[in-house]
Amino acid sequence: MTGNRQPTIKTVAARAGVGRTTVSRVINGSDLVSADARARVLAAIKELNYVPNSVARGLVTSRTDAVALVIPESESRLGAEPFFAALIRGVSGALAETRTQLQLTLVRDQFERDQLAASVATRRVDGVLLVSVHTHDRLPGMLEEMGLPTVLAGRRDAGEQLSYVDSDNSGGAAAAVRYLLARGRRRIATITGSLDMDVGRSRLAGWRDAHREAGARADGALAETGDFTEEGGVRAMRSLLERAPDLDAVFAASDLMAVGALAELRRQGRRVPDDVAVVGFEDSVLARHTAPPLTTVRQPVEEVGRTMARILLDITQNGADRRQVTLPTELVVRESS
Amino acid sequence: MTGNRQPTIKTVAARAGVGRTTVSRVINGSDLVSADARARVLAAIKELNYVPNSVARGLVTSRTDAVALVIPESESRLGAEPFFAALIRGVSGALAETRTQLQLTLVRDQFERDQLAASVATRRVDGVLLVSVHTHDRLPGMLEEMGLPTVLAGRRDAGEQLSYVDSDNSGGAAAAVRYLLARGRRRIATITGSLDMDVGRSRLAGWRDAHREAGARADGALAETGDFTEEGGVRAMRSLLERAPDLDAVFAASDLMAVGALAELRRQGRRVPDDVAVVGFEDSVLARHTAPPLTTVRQPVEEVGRTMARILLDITQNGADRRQVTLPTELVVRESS
DNA sequence: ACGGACTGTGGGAGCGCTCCCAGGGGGCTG
DNA sequence: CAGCCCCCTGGGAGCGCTCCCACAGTCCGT
Repeated sequence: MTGNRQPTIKTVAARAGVGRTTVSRVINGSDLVSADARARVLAAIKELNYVPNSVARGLVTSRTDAVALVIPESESRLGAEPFFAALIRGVSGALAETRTQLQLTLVRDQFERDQLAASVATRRVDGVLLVSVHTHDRLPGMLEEMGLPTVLAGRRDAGEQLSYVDSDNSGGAAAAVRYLLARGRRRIATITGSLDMDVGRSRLAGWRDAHREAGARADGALAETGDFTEEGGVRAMRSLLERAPDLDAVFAASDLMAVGALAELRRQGRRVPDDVAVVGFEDSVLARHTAPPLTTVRQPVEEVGRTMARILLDITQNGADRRQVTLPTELVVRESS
Repeated sequence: MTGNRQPTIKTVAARAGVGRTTVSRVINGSDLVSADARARVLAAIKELNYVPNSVARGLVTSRTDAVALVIPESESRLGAEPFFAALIRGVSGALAETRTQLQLTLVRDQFERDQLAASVATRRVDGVLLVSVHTHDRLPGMLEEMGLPTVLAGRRDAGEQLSYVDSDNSGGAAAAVRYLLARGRRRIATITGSLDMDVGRSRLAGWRDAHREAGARADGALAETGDFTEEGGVRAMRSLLERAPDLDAVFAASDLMAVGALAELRRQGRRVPDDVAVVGFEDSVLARHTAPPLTTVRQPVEEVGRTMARILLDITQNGADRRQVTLPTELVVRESS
């Protein structure tokens, strides 16, 4: 059906009347080729419609020009799509500049996650981008041990040694709380993210920091653990209202949880922002579509993706060292506060 | 840093005291291996922590066990994320069953799209999944011509020859309109999708069909072309209200456009559903979060992705023929109608 | 005038794997 | 007991490419 098989470097060499090596040099942009030879090779390539076989190249160079992006499937659902879409856009954009391919791996469960290390060892990718790492995750360490450069989205803890790109979680949270305090709110509750992730702990820390700065006390009864889901936001809001009916603001560690909180507040007849101000974290599309529109801490998700990819490429292509980057966040004020 | 290099099939063979071929047979599950030899090989593999190099294998088998999913970047934005997230989940799930890798390619513009054919010719993937094909798209044809199996999400037109998986667009649209008619609506407008895509035309056709069935006339003035975006929905709704202020229902060919329509209706003081009923298409997360929650035609996006992957694998692995599949849709009634 | 450096070139080897084929044993048949 | 088949086995070849190295030619400087 395909007629003749694909031309190889040998075919091109024969056609151009040169050796394989010269063709290879032209393809790889070496300047140790005479203008004449180069022209003949380029002509032959064009005539034959030749495209180098990247698998063969990969075998000898032991580089694949592909990186893996690993995403836990459970977290690609539940309204977290915009986050991953933006991240992918950032990663993909940076990779496109260097013709690096993106291999997307959705991991369903812990078993698959363990398998992953092995599968990645089949040398299909030059490096790995890892999202949603939990504090006691073994995978990042395993990957680095196998000699596979790894960049995390978010660190495992404050002492993270591997490369990572993170948003300024504590700073962003503190900014949100400072703003609420400045607007006269005095009983500012928080719905935290999962506390087995640094992002959860850091945003909680920001809530505390801002209180401390202002000489106020962060009342422990005003902090309720959520899990980054909408349903978690509902539950946490309900507990908070029981425990501290006098609260006048809630800082939720994610937009999704803020949406849950809004729903529960409405159900209990609290007006937003009149009775209770609500602030989220992320500034996803969601935030613009809630009623009322959500004040939130914007994190530069696409930029996080782009930076992760750039760091990884810098390591795989230029042998750069590990790098840790924290990107600034920004408070976006809407009508919920 | 990595210490010793990765073990190869030769290392394993030596360790197990067998030949390379025997190791290869064990790995590939051939049954022409004695129980004894198999056991020794498996032990050696475990001890050495050996993982076959899939690049080397790919070179000789000329299979890569990877498929590409190509998504236009412009359409991965703007609230269309849930669609792609679901599609990717479906694809990824089906691929995981056969250990096939997913290469995600976001295409920014027409130039990149043209380049794609070449890049794909570097033989990094065994097949291609294509999303959002326009009617006069040349890419699908080019890919098939290169001998690369291709499966489309949605057909280019009613006479599509390539493999595709589609939702029942005209049927779903017709069901929506029938429902509106049954509820006593008489002036049912429609906001169409892009008409250079079959999905846009088919949903429009469904709107017409349902009218014809009912012996009603589909008034041309009640159809306005949108482009699947929220902003497009706003504009179309505005034109419709000018042209046909007496309309009492709108069928939008996407949830996103329905969201735009809702906003414009609210702005103009029309009550939904009292004055105007609104129905969308897709049943994305959006639909549950609008005010009022959106009646919509659910399309099984994840199932579309899964089916696409299965068809492609069936072609690349079993040499199956092209296949066209249309999956049923379902009307989900909420409060906007 | 001659050695040396430097440019351009191409063949050999080998990346790690699979597949072809030749071959050695054991069990069965006649 | 010879002959045959069938099961299992392993070495050679080669997938398409890059890299090492050897080599021819040119241009210097002394």
